[in-house]
Amino acid sequence: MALDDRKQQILKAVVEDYIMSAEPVGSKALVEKYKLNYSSATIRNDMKFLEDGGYLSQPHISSGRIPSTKGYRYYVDNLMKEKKLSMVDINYIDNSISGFGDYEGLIAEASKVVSKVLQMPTICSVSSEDIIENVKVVNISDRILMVILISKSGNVKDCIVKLNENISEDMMNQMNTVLNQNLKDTPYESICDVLNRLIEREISVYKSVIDDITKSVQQEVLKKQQLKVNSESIPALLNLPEFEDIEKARNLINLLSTKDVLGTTLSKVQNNDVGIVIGSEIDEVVFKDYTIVSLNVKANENEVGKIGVIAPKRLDYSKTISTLKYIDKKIKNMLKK
Amino acid sequence: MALDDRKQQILKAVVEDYIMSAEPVGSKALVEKYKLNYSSATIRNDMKFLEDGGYLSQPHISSGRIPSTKGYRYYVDNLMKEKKLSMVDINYIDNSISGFGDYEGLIAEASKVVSKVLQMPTICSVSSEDIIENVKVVNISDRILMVILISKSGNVKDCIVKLNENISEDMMNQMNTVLNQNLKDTPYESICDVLNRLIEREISVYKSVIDDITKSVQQEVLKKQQLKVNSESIPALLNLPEFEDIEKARNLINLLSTKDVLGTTLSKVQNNDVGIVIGSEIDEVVFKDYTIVSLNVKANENEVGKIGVIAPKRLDYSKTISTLKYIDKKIKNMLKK
DNA sequence: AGTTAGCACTCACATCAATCAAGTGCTAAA
DNA sequence: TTTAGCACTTGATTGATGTGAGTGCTAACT
Repeated sequence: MALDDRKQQILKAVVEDYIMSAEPVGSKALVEKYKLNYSSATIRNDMKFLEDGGYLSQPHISSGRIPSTKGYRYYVDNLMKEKKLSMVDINYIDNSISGFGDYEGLIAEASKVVSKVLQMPTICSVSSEDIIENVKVVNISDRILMVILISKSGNVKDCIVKLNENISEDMMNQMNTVLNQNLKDTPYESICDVLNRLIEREISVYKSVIDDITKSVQQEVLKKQQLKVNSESIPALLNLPEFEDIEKARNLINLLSTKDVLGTTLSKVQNNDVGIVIGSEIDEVVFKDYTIVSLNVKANENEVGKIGVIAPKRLDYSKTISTLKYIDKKIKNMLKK
Repeated sequence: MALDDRKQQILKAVVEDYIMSAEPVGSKALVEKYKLNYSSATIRNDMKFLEDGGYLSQPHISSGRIPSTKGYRYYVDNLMKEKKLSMVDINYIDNSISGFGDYEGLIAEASKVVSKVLQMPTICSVSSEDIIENVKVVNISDRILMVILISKSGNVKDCIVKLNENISEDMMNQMNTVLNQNLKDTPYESICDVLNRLIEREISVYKSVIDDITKSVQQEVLKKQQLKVNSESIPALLNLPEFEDIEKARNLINLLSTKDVLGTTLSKVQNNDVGIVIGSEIDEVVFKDYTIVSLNVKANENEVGKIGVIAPKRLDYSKTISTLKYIDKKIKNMLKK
């Protein structure tokens, strides 16, 4: 079902007006605002057509139209013009991404910046396919060690380990060697398995130390491997008209606090660079009023993480996409160095 | 203005009923529910008295009464019975506080657990009076270092530093010595000053490395020195009847997202162990409907941090206090080891 | 003197009808 | 193919009205 010029024009206008106002848009208002050279009756006929085609829907029989998921999809794929990012935003991004720290830090930082620029919540995750390259054991103080795990792709994680007994400098070095021998090339998710197998084989003192290390790694490193949510922009979001309805507000807050759902949903978004999934395209009912725009962060062609913007379906698609693309460029530059 | 037995009994009943129901409580309902041996008229007279004394207030002239800040205060100081924590909660706490990591980790963990048990948001901060005991520089990989700052009270912080040029093993060791000599006994807030002064004195290569370190410390260590907010319980909170009003809900979300206000407010709470400030006792208007219950975390008589529960004024004071006291005991035990 | 029954009064809240405004679909004419 | 015109639908607003929970006050009771 192809859309002729006028119908496209109308669809575009409806989507953009609804993005602006969050109010159903009617034929008359549309003619006036967008100075279309047709009467409201013509627009009405076309709107009917668009509704029958599934691009628009009507909250109730005597109201204006709002875009459906299919409508937004058509808009994004065919009608939207990509706007350039404003200088203000570009400057803000340039000044905010410092590139200190490792990958994971960089992605987290970028995610925060995106959230700030778009005033929408964002989430980010780091690829879990990483494997260990190197392990360091550092003596912090009496009976306290730090274990540092360095991954192939450059992420650094550490945890503090409290020991039950003192160990000698010599033994520390041995620990270092043992851990390196055993953990090198181990993927993150298997670290504890490997360590546990090690414990079974080892003798007395080692055993206790490795046990302490295992628990701490489990607790401090692996648990933090989670999705990160940037929710600073929620107050701004809640001022949008759709959230006058307390139920909608609750849904949003709930949505953003279920990290597991957010995580699996983000991981399912298919995209090369920037990908968009809208409302019912996401197979989680809670997302039916939301869109996820996601960026794949790559380093040397390997995916190292994802950043996702979570927003009501009527988000500013254009600005969101430009922002993510700019961030992408920025990160690529940083990772090259 | 002393309160006789009956008036105390009434005040207690009003407070506890309002804590349960969030509805203004009237004289008749009170007599029925609490089987008071007086007529509703008598209760009414006393309620009038309590209102004149500032303990109760009336949302409007023909409604029941709700406790005022002064009423809650009187309740907390004189009427409330401290309940014992349930076994379920005790078990949950015992199993959840692992004590891995340093002070800061322990406090953050405890704060999270309190939030979970009480289903209220909590905040925590770590005393900033800490001074540096020891610095370690660890080689992570090519041109990447990790700097570890160990404080007198046992906190460990680290950051990753990317260098502009390679440095030798030998030079790393020198760096280690230099940093230790210069930073020992420096309070956190002066680290960057000290490092900057060092940069001015030092020569070429050092200069560049120390400069990189300074930036990274600034960015990764000091910025994270912030207040931590546990907001996982917000969805549960928003289901409370007072938040049917979207404005109230927005206020809550706003309140919890202004870290600076939360931080300074928490720091102002005066308390030995558990302290309570209610509504208008807090000199921040945004808190007028909220109470902060705060726990001072001490190690060897030194305050090392604070945990604060943020809740609507009609919180379950008794349970909140018992929970914090139990956590206090728990932490004291852990810090002894 | 303290307590209580009785009563007039207040006010939020729910209900119901009337009206209004924005929008629609359809038909017939241009 | 487009449009003017019109009957119709529906959510939102307004106003009247009744209800119920609660109050303060007074006079009678113990």
